Parts: sequence; structure tokens; C-alpha cells
Amino acid sequence: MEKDSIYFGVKEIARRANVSIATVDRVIHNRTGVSEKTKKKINEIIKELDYQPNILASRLASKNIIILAVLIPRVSEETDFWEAPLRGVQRAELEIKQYGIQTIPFFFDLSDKETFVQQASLILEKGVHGVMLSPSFIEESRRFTEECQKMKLPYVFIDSNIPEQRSLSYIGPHLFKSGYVGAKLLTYRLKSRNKILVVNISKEIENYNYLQIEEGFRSYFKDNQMDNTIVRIDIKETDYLSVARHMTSVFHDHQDIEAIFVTNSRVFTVASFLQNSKKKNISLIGYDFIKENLQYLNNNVIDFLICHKPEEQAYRAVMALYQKLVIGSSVEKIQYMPIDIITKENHEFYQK
Amino acid sequence: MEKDSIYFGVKEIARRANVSIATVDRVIHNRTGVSEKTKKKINEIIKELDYQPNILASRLASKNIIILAVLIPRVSEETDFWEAPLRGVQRAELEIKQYGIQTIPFFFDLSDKETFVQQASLILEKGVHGVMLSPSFIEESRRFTEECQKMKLPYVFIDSNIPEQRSLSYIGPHLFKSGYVGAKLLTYRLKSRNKILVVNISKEIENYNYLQIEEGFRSYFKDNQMDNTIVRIDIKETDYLSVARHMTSVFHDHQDIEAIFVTNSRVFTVASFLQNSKKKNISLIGYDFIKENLQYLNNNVIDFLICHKPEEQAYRAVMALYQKLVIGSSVEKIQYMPIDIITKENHEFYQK
DNA sequence: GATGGTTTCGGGTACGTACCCGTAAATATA
DNA sequence: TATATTTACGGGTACGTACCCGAAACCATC
Repeated sequence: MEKDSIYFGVKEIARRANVSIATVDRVIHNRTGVSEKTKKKINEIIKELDYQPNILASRLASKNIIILAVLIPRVSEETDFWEAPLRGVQRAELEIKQYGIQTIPFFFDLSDKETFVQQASLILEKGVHGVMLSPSFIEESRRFTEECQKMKLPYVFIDSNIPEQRSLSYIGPHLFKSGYVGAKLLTYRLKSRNKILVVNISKEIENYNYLQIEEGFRSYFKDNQMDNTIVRIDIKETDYLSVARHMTSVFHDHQDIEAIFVTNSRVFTVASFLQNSKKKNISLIGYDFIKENLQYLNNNVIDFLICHKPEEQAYRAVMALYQKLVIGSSVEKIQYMPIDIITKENHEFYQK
Repeated sequence: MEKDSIYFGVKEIARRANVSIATVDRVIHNRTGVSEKTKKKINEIIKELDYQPNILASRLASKNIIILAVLIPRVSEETDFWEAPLRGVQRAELEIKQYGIQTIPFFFDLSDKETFVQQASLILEKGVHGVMLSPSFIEESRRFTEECQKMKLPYVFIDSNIPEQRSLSYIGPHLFKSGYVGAKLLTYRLKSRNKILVVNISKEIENYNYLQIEEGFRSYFKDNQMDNTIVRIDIKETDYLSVARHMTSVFHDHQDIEAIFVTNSRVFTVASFLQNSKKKNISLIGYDFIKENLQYLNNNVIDFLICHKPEEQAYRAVMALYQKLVIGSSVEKIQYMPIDIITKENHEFYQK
């Protein structure tokens, strides 16, 4: 029942190399003050023994704490979507704060690019050790991450990706496939001649996410030789009245819409419209497990919600930075989240 | 940038109580050799300071390793379902072996109760510190866990539950609700008059899982005032020929079956039958993300698979035991897993 | 009040790593 | 050759907890 000493530590390495523990330590941490010859010898022994540092002892002995910045949208009155990632961050922090890790949140306003830029530069001033961010504003994110690169700060994207950047990892949905799944669900009980409406409700102009989702959505029809008419509208205001106005207008032009796909979490406003205007038997699918949507899922106005585990995304992002900074191990460059299908019947067991 | 000393350790407790660290340690670990008076005083200070032991230091200093037994079915040629929990165990072990945790697997044969009993008693002989098991055989499991209770061994159920037992936790699906979700999906595009077939393929006689799933399945129809005819068959042999024979017979008696619900992972044999007998336009839903099923999901014979994250179940079970035994913290008594819906379109992103 | 036994407690070392500080050896400068 | 400077390395302590060992304090018995 004794702890098996399969693992060799610095002590054994030092013994075999005929040097002191301190010298081995210098080699391990790439510190100066070791001759090339002994450095080589020690590195060979490290490799030979497949030395794995004891994280317990390492973190216990180490005094400096690691600070991770979290740059995400503020939880707005409009949607509480970003509550979930925040919970994920907190959950991760709880697990690893014993190891001397700390997170600091920085919130920006989704309707104001400037706040993103401000918070981003605050992070750079602060002198953190790693960053997790949602790159909601593409150009600004690009500029920020370039600064991070200069300062050798690792950063992780969640929720949406900027593929060309040198991020440590992207953790989030495969948006194209997500739209594809939406189309499958929407058409599952649809007759072939029915009209379909795609709705995008969003203030932001450059909507990368939306484009990818719609592309996936349309691809499903192409791949399955379905020729349903797809009507689409963009609604630039997120309040109910604006949405209702647009919807009324669309239904006036196309009476025979049988299914609606909303490309983000604002599906509840459409649901609200359908309910108020007493329209029944219209399939409605949208995104995200937020309480506003849940209500309409429960009374059968929304048929399905698609969800990408926002809490888990943030949790993993923090853990990825921890892996990189503390353990020093490599991290998966792209971690696609599952495309979860939520219904009235299974939502109570949905986790995050 | 210094590690904030918000946390007080045994040293501070000892100082405040005017005793030595060793005495504080005795109190913390409920060891003998401390007078009631000082014990009380120390406990008060512990409470006052909200002392949280440093797990790093604790595990580093502790010499004894903790062994967890894992009692699950052997991966058979019939289904590779139990590969997933095994992976979950390994993933958990990898994470916590630094803390001196080890797992030992014990495999039994699903078609032979006696192997379960044998392996169970092996576990008791071995002198492990905790057990995770799939209670596939109810009576035998009950007897085994009673022994565990006598030996003060904590145990966790996965995959299916024995509610009346004093388990540390149950981690698995809510089977009733799972059947309920199956019904929802099956009827989503079904006309109201269509006949539905429920198939149970299983050697085991006492099939607790199956009964709960079917109950949930039928409840959906009741709750939604749907009066589709539901035909059901039990198939006691799991080989293709037996299944095909039964299926042929059922289709002979009921030509108008439009949808089939298989209550476990053996849905692929039914899929195979449908494909071979060239029956099209029959909705088919079953359980579990195993490669035999995936094939039929991809060529549209199976419409949906329902899945309960078997790998995650095992991972969490090991972690629950770790929590209990190492951290000493409490564990959720019941952890229902999400009821995941897998389709051709989203399966590539499904995790475990 | 000396002896033996029990209860209660403290000193001190170990776990494996990080890192400070001091010094011997090697090299450069005079 | 003597001295200053740099390079290379070892000793030793600290992190917070576990636990061994021994000793003081207390109690009972004759």
C-alpha cells in the first residue's frame, strides 16, 4: 500500500548527473548559470527518466501567483447569455486557486466597441499572465491579440473564432455545422413545399457568426436536394417592437411560412411575437439555453434550442491557460463544442 | 504579485490555540491523544478561521495511496458500450494520480451473474478504499454494497441506480425522462394514427432499466393525449438472426408500423434488419453512441440516438470518490446526466 | 512517595520543488 | 603573478501538512 516510487524526481536526476538539485532546477527552468556540458547531460537524464515534475510540490514551493484575464461581454438586460461563461470561469478558478491561479474579469459592452478597446488595454497594463476572450469585435480583437503576441501572452478564444490568429486555442462551436443541425431539426417534420424564414436579430454589423450559421443552414438543403423557399430578414434592433414590426411585414408578404430559424439567442422575441399574434403550427428553432427562451420552450412555442455549452467553454478556456502556464503541456488548438439539442423534455438535465 | 495569505494554515491555528502543529493535526484527523478541552478550542478556531486544508501540501506529505475499485461489464464482442466508462476512469486517474490515487478495474460478464459475484468478492479481499460499480444485477449488487457498508467503503453507482441503497452517489440517466424524450422525438413528425413499435433486446430477465424507459416513453403519449397504438416485443436473444425473426413476425402481424423505439444500444440490429428487408420511411430511435449504431445513423436508417455520456459518468464517479476520500467534502447524492440527442449532423462533435 | 501506566502534547523531519545566498573555479585584466 | 570579474555550482531553507518519537504531566497503586 506504499506510494510506488516509479517516479523519479530532481533528486534522482541530480544524483545521476553528479550535480546538486539546484543545478537540475536551473536546467529545468531554463535559467542561466549552467555550463553547456552539464546542461546537456542533465537534459539527457531527464529524457531518459521521462521526468514528470510533481505539480503538487512545484506549486507548493512556488510563491508567485498566476493571473488570468477574462474579457467577455457584460451581462446585459437584453440577454443573460454571458452569465454562463462567467460561471465557467468561476468554477475553474475554484478548482485551481489552490495552485495559485487567479482570474480577473474585464467586461465590455456589446453595443460599444470602444469599451472593448478600453478593457483590452487595461488588461495589457495590468500585466497578467494569460487571457481568455470572446472576440466579438473582429478588428479590435485582432489588434489586441497582436499586442498579446508581442508580450508573449497566451490567449484563448471562446464562442467564436478568428482562425488566422495565433491563439493558444479556440474553444467553441463549429458554427457552420451548428446551422446544419438547425436545418435538419427544422425540416424533420416539414413538408417539402413549405416556406422557411431565417431571422437574424443583431445590432452588430459585421456578423461573422451569423454568416457561418446561415451558410451551414442553407447547405443542409442543398446537400439533401430540398428546394424549400428560404426567406431571410435582418433586424438591426433587438427590442420587441422592432422585431414585431419586421415579423408582421414578413408574414404579410409570405403567408405560407411554416418554420422559422433564428440565428442567435434572441429567438424569444420571435416566440413572443408568434404567441401574441396567435400563430400556431409554426416550427421555431433558435439558440441558447437562457431563461427567456426556456419559457417558450416549455409552452411549445419554441421546438428546439441549439446550445454549445457556454459555461463549459469558459471552464475549458481557463483550464487550457492553466495547462499551458502551470503544467507547460500543449493544448488542443481547436476544441469544437458539442452541438446540443434542447427540447422541452430534456432541458431539465442540461448542464451549463 | 505575491501569493495572498488570505488562507490560514495549521500553523496559525496552533499559534492561536497555544498548542503545537501536531496537536492541531490530531484534531483535524480525529486521531486520539487530545484532551476534550483543547480539542474543543481547536475546533472553534478552525471554524472561526474557516480553515481549508491545503490539498497540495496534504497529499505531498501523505505517504499512503488510495485505491479505487471499478466494477463494470467487460467489453464484449456484442457491444463496445463499456469502453466509454473505462476511458472515463482512465481520464480521471490520469488527473489525480499525482495525488496518490490509483484505480483497479474488475470486469464481469453481463451474461453471467456469477462473474459479478466473484469480482465483487475479489474487491472486498483486496482492501480498496472506494468502489464504483454498475449495478447490472440488482440482487447481487445489493448484497455486495451491504458488505461495503459494513467495511465503511464508499461506493458510487453509474449507468443505473438502486435507489434504496446508501450509495455515496448515483451518476447516470433519469431513465424515465429519457424514454420520454425518445417518445417526443419519435412522434415529432408522426401522424396521429400511426402504429409504434417498442423493442427490447436483452438477455437479462430483470430489466429495471428497460421498464423505466418504457414507462417514460408511454407517459409521453398519455401526457399529450396521443392515442397511437404501441406494439411491444421482447427479444431475449441478442444475435441478428433472432432479432430478424422476431421483427419479421411483428411486421407480419402489423403492416402499418411507422416508427420503432429500441430501448437500448442494440438498435443497430434492428437497423440492420430494416436495411436488409428494404423497409423505408420508418422512424428509428435507439440508444448509445457506439460505432455499430453510428453507421446506421450516417446512412439515415437510425434517426436519432439518445445518449447519456457514459465516459463522463465514470469520470465523475471516480472524481466523486476522490472528493469524498481525499478532500473529505460532500458529494451530490444524485447526479442525473443530460439526455443527449445525437443525429447524423451533430455526432462528430459529441464528446464521450 | 516511589513506581508504573496512561494521557496529552511538542519537536522535528519528510514529501518534491523553488530559489536565495554564498563560494569555488574559470577566465579576464592589470 | 596577483587581482578583479565572471561563470558554474552547492548548501540550505521554505512551502503546508503528515506523522514518528519521545517527553512531560497526570493519575493510580502499593
